[in-house]
Amino acid sequence: MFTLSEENYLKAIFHLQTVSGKGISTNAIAKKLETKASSVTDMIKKLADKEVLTYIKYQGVSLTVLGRKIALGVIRKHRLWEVFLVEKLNFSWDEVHDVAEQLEHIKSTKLINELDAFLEFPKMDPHGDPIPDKEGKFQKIEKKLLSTLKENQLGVCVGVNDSSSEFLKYLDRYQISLGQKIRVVSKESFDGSVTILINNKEMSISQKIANNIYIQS
Amino acid sequence: MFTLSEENYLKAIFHLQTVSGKGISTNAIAKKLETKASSVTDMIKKLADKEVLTYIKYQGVSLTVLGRKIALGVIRKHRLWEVFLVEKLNFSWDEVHDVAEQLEHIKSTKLINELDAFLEFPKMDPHGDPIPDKEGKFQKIEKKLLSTLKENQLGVCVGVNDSSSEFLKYLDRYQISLGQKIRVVSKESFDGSVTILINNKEMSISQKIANNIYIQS
DNA sequence: ATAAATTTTTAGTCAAGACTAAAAATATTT
DNA sequence: AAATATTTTTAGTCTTGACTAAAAATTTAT
Repeated sequence: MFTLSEENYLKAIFHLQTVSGKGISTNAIAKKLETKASSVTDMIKKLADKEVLTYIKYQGVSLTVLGRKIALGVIRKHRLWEVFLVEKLNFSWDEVHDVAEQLEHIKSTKLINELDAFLEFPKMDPHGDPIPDKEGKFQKIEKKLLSTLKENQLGVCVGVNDSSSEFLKYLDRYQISLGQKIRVVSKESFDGSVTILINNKEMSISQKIANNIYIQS
Repeated sequence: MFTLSEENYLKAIFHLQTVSGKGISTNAIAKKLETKASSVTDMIKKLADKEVLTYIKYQGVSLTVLGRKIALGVIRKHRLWEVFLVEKLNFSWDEVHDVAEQLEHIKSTKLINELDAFLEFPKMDPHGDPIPDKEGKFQKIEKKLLSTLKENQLGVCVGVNDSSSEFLKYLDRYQISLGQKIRVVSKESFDGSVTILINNKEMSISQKIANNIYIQS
């Protein structure tokens, strides 16, 4: 059995691993979990003993098959609870994260599988992220960052890279939601900002915003 | 804010207080929480500092108004989650307790109030215990132990005193559920066992069982 | 290739919450 | 009222997970 802290480490390492590919540094983990590298070293030793990750001093860590499985289990719970909160309890997509961070650590196989069935086996969470099934399998959808679209290209918003409340509220304010059609009108090479067309209205968004919206063409 | 442990102490003290009335001993708390009296003394000092209970050395403790409020908040969460598990996720009444023990510590006012609304403001949990409302108010229903009924008296099962899985499974096996009509046929003075009539079938139950079933006449 | 900068680990602390063993206070017998 | 038994508290220790400061290893720069 894994503690709340251990589960959070595994989840953080999993997320870092899907982005970077190679061994994850203690510094990167510390940054993600808002803790210190020395604390990470301690925990990593413990997790290596439990055989959920491999660790070689001064080189990063990487999850074992078991570690990946546990991380995916936590992520599955997190995302299913998010769906529950939005679909059944009137939460908006910017309110779910903190509560789901707590709910993801509840231990009960029956609970999560029944919740999955109750929600009719959703494939995506409210931010467009895929929900792993019981076996940890999930579909990877084709998507790219809005910032990579060329002028005059059209796409549909299918996800966000940042799930912070601030960012999601910004999107709400400008009517950007999952499924929303977005056309790139022009791109500014000076600051990377992008002028887009949404519901026949033109608006300009910063490069940072464009870097956090996923599009399917 | 209160930790998981602190909440469990407050809940335990609340339950002991509703039974006994007077100051609760460290030993009683230790027994209920399956810990040691010395650990209880430590925690009690901390809780007294936080002004959720009053504590005088060598005399018991008792909850302050604030402490009672917090305890009732945890109990409200526990019982609402139990209803959710039974009504929505196909749990049986003997399976809910352990999961609810975890869920009751999730912190989010919106979550619990939306859950309450989603369940249509239930007044009772699956074991017949009342659910406190937002303000901590709950109805105390008239009930007595099955063991206090006299021969030939009739009543309806409205609750249980013990919510352990073993006991509840026993009740299931003998078709004793909330709302079930029970008639006392005879009482054995030798061992306190009671012969009852359920669905036109006679059966004998031990005094211990009869002491854990609540009846409304 | 050495020096400087950065990253990572070690060593030593700390707080929360629990434990054991012993001391102190209270209750119960005789 | 003294002796005994029980309950409660204190003192000291342990584990988990985190921290700071310093040492060690690795990278980057010159």
